[in-house]
Amino acid sequence: MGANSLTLESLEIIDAIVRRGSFAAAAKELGKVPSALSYTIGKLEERLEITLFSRHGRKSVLTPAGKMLLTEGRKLLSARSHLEQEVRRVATGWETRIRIALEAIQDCTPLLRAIKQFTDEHPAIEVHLNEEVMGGTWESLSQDRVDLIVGATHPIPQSQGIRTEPYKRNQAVIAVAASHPLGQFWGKVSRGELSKHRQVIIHDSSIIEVPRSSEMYSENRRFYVGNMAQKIQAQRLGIGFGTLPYEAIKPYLASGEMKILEVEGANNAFDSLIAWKVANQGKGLKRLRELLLSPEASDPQASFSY
Amino acid sequence: MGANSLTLESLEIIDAIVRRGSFAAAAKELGKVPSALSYTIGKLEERLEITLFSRHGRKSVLTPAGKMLLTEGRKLLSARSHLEQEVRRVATGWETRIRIALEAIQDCTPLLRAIKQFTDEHPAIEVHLNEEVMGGTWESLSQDRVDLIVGATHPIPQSQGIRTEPYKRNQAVIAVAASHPLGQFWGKVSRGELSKHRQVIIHDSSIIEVPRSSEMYSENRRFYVGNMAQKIQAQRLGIGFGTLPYEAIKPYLASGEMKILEVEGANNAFDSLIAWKVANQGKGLKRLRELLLSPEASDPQASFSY
DNA sequence: TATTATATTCAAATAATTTGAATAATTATG
DNA sequence: CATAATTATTCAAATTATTTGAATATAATA
Repeated sequence: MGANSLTLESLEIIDAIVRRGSFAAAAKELGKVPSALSYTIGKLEERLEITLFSRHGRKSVLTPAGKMLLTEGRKLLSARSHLEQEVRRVATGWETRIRIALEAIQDCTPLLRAIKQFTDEHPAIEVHLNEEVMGGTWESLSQDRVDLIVGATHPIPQSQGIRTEPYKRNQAVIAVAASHPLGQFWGKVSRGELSKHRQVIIHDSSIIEVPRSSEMYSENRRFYVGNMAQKIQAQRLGIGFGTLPYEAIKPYLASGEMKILEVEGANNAFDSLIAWKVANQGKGLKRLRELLLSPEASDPQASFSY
Repeated sequence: MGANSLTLESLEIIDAIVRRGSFAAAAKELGKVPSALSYTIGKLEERLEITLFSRHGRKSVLTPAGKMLLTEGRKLLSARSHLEQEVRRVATGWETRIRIALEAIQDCTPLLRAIKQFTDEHPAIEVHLNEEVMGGTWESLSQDRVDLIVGATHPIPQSQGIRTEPYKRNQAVIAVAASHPLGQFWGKVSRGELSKHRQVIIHDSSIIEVPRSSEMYSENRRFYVGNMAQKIQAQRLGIGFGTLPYEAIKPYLASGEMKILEVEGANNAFDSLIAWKVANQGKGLKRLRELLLSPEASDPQASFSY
């Protein structure tokens, strides 16, 4: 039973096999030949004295031990690539990759404009952009899944080592399709009336943290969508009501397709933030923040888009 | 700049070099020859495009990047050996984590006593305990969110692969605060009378399955609470009536703060169960069940608590 | 200054991995 | 139900990676 026989390469192989569903497909992905994978897995199983795949003929399925090795091993793999990144950053001062999460309520064009400028300046730096929602946005930062979050909303989670900077003022409104029953109301709509109708909600991408559903009108039926673009279209089609960024639905308001509902305590403007970890001293991150907060980035000429 | 060129072996080598103070000494420790270490380090530096050791003649010292690689890399190394160890435990039938849901009506002390014994025997196994209610308890098991449910009540959902074992006999009573209007009745209380008052209900933690509200007196107003402790306090304060475990409110009955209502078809004793998945053959789970059902665990000395 | 210990380089030796063909087992397909 | 198509494994051969030990250079030590 050899100690420390588990290599990262064998973890990569197990990961690929499970992701692709077969040794053959994994081999193709890894630029190898299936027998090479058999060899590596066989060797690992032999040295660990543990069966990782239970072979049912040509179909191999992970044993419980294998399953556990994979889930934990994936963390090890991502820790490795994260460490490589950090080492490069310490060595050069510049990161090789910057990961950004954009809060779903935000227009992506100002950010994309800043990224465009940034990638022109630094062609060697990879930029990853993802959309996150509510708690998920903050969580992605605190769990180090991203380096910068853009357009996140209050409350700021009281987590050590997070720095914030104001980003922009947002205007959120509760809106429905003009054809929706709620669209027939004149004047104020009570919350009681709202609760009779279906609410469209973006599924909070947060996995572990406390739910921070800021806009839950309890009791009523809900419809969950995956991102803001879907939410807007769902509401435009009259599936339900919900809070939307004013800027995003302006065209539909102008065309009369959608209507703003007057609800007490809603439709307020609020401030959004950008945030990052103090520990992250990357020059690329710093430059990107500058570009993002510079006046040119927030040029309001173009149309709203996700 | 090859990605993922950092191997655990090279980390072991760097670690040994720094611990031993020289390539030569490290080579001796690792059963290799110094030039082999030079080769590995050289290759890593080349693929990372980063100098890890700054060579001052025959003395090599870590660069800042190298230092950071070592401190973080050591964590990777220990994570690897920890993972290997855990995989071995799983392979031999011992799980690394056992998740338990306790039905809210149950006193938690017998379970905690069993868990205490269990964690003493198996310090490496993590135990997670949650309180669930009604359908939520069964659901957490059938959805594999927990490995064992304790004190669940009939009916047993007809789901394949669930094994049960009798746990204990419970006595549930409908009770109110002595100051509550219903507390003024003498003798039997009709269901019609009950329905004029507010009922305190623990919010069913079930998400998808059919509501199994075994105790719904329709029509009447309700007050929802999150757990049994809140429910008892709510009823003690006279907010409403509801079914409570007899053992839990004994002190309040004795002090005259609360009163049992005589309602036809209510206040019965019933049997509760523990349940798990047949597929789950974990040795830890088996042992925990033994401890839980052994006579010592159900020692009725201590007071009731949640 | 001479001595000793050390890291590196290099060609040769060795070990590890990869390959491709053969085989056996299984699933998909007509 | 038989046939074709996939698939994982095994094995010997080929290839690649690593290790070795000698040669060399460098710096610390006596």
